[in-house]
Amino acid sequence: MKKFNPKDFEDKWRKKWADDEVYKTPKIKKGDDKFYSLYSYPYPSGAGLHVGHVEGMVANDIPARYNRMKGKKVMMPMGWDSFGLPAENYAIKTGVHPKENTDEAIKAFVEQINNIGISVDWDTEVGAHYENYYKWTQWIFIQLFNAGLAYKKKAPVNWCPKDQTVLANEQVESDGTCERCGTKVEQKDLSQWFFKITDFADRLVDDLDKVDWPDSTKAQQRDWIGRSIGAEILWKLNNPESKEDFTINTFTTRFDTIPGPTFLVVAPEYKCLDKIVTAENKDAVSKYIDSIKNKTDLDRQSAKEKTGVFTGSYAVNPFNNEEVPIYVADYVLANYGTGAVMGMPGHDQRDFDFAKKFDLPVKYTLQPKDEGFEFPKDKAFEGEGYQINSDEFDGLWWEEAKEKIMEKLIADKKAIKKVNYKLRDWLLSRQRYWGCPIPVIYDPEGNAHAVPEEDLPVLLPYNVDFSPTGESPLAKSEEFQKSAEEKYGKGWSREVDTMDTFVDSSWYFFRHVDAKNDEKIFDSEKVNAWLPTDLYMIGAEHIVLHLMYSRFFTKFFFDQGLIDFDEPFYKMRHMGLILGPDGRKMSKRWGNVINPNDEIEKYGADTLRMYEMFMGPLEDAKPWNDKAEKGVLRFLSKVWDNFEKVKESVRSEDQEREINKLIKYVGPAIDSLSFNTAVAKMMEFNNFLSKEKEINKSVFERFMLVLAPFALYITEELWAQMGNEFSIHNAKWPEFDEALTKESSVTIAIQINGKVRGTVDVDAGSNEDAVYNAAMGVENIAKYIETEPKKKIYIQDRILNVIV
RNA sequence: GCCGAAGUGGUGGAACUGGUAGACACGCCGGACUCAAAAUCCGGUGGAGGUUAUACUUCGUGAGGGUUCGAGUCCCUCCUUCGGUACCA
Repeated sequence: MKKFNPKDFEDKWRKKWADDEVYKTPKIKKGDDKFYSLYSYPYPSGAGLHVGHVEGMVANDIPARYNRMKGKKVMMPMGWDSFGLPAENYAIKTGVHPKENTDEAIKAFVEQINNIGISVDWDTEVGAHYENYYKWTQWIFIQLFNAGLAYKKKAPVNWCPKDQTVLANEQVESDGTCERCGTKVEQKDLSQWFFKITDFADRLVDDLDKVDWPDSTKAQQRDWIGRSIGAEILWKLNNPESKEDFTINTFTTRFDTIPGPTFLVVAPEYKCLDKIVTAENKDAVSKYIDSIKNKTDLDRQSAKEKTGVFTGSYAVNPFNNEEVPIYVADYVLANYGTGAVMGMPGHDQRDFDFAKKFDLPVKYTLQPKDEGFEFPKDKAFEGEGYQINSDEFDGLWWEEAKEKIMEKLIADKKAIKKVNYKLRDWLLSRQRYWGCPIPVIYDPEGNAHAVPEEDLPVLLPYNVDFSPTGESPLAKSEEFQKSAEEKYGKGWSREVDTMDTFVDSSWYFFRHVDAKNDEKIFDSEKVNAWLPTDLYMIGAEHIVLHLMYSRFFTKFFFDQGLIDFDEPFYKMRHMGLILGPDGRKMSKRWGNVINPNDEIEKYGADTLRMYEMFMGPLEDAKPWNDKAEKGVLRFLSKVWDNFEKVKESVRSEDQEREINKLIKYVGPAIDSLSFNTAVAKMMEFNNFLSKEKEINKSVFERFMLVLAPFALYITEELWAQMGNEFSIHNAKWPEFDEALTKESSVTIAIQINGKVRGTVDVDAGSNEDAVYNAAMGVENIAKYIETEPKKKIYIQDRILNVIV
């Protein structure tokens, strides 16, 4: 037989699978046994599909194929996150229109995906920049607008004064300068559109209990929403220059520390700052605000050294009537809580740092009852303890004190119960060209109206000057603005901002199910039958934002009665980064980029697929190793060679046992996405076959079936050569017989005092005495047992630990 | 700063709910084949000690401590690296 060469048959099968529509999505109704395998739709970069995409897609494809063989109805869609910044920047640099380079990139992606053999049904294809897609993105905006969930307000953006353009965070260097021209970036307020995701905060927290996601992901979602249940404490302002009654509210959950604040801090943007700052301190405060106004929130919170300035006023602690000074400092943010916090340096590290810097006293409200306990001199005490300095609450455990103090202050009307969230509304306006136009028109008075639904889509004009000149590119399109006056009358104008691409990506998984529908966003019955998705693979970098926004849209659709479920992704898992051979992140800069096309050319698609699955756990970051990839090619060649030994008539108990063990292992391994170990087991099995003189045909057929989801081409080829019906990918997944998987004897480790001193082979299921007697027959074990053992611990078929 | 994750041979990694650490693969070493090389095949391979050899001893899962008959796995403290941090997607 010929040597294994994937080129001999790859094209043949690829064509046949397409011609015979092997992966066509079946029709289903709600309740059918289905499997919706979703890969987070890729950004179609001009660099082509990269090996990280291959990893994720194959990780989706293997379970899709496995479930197809198990008889489930399977959908494996594909789409493009085709609006976005890189295409626009590339266009600014080269003059090639974003639509052109995007469409080009998509063509290349489709071809590559087919070459890798991902079982995509292309009838499901969607793309953010397709007119029949972004029409419905706009439709969603209008529904949110009509529901009162889209609104405008001012918000800061990164602004480059030289380039006269808004910069993405990514375009700002770490020293706060513009990546293009090196000018210091400023913060500038613009009027922008927001979605009111905060209305959904509680459901976004609570419904995490409904889904099968990694706990760490849920933890990050919860933290992002940041729900904390506490109360606002009312502090009376004492401004030595004014008698005006004014109250400053601070939010806290830690009422146990209420006796301890030694200062109050308000954010530089605090709304009533002028009531707090005295004439004497006015200059210093405005100077300070000037000095920090171009810092981002992240900069402000991660600054090593605390900064701030005294306002001249004091606040009265409602718990004990103590007066504390009020400061302005940028480590307090205006958009979280009330924009004012109480400084409790004894028990909060940031407050401690601030107190040290400004020489403010440190007071403690709790301490452990340990003998000789001393508070640390150089940091806050963030441990647990019993109340001190807290009047009638002294001696209570802090958790109890927290509740009691809060109740008392609320009863005395000195605090108001309050739930706080870190989650902020979703800013979706972008002052860019390559995105979905926001479907809003302004009347001559400047009031915003939703574009009537029958006028959708608001088309993104093609001929637009998108070079940076200080306003949104669409503002410069006469064609775009003229169409508004023509349609809606003189003085009417169009919104010129486009949408954040996260809007596009927050609903594409619905559209896959009904990608060609021109009448409505989707057919609800179809969506209710296919969703939620059964497996969603996303990169670890999407854990917070993309998932949060998609869940928000899903809940909104549910509320609108469009769908009958309110979480989009039932089971979700992450894949890790694939690093370059040098262990660094792949990048043109390092010249360490691996192109999947080259790998297919060298070794074939099966090898590429299997190698990426074999590299290591899906969720880990792992470096590329060409030699190891070659090892997978070697494995497939050996499979090919073993085929020559297949004989119909041969019977072998050992082969029967090994194939049953393999089938038993691989199925659950696919379910748990443990592909690397599944591949290892198949290699072990094949090594076993290599030692056999002849191989039973049925055993080899079952091996091909188990291998089929991983290595599509070789299995289809050998399946056909054995005279089986096309296609192996629609064949039935093999069953295993538990009884046949059992080994008759087992090796048991014998420990003396917990140290392994030898092993014994006994019949499976032997009892403790039998194992002990066998162990006493081994010299190196027996020599440690001089007297009757104190104790024996026996775990059947595994270990015997003798304590002497 | 805050949230999350990961650290196991020369390398990628395996180890089920605590039960023989290093499966599988790469690399390396030795051998076969070859004029030679590549490819392929066979054998070996955590470190240290020890033996003619086989035994065997001992150390070992980022560091330090703890729980347990037994810890890569559980608990505490620390270190390093990576992801996210709201306009990259």
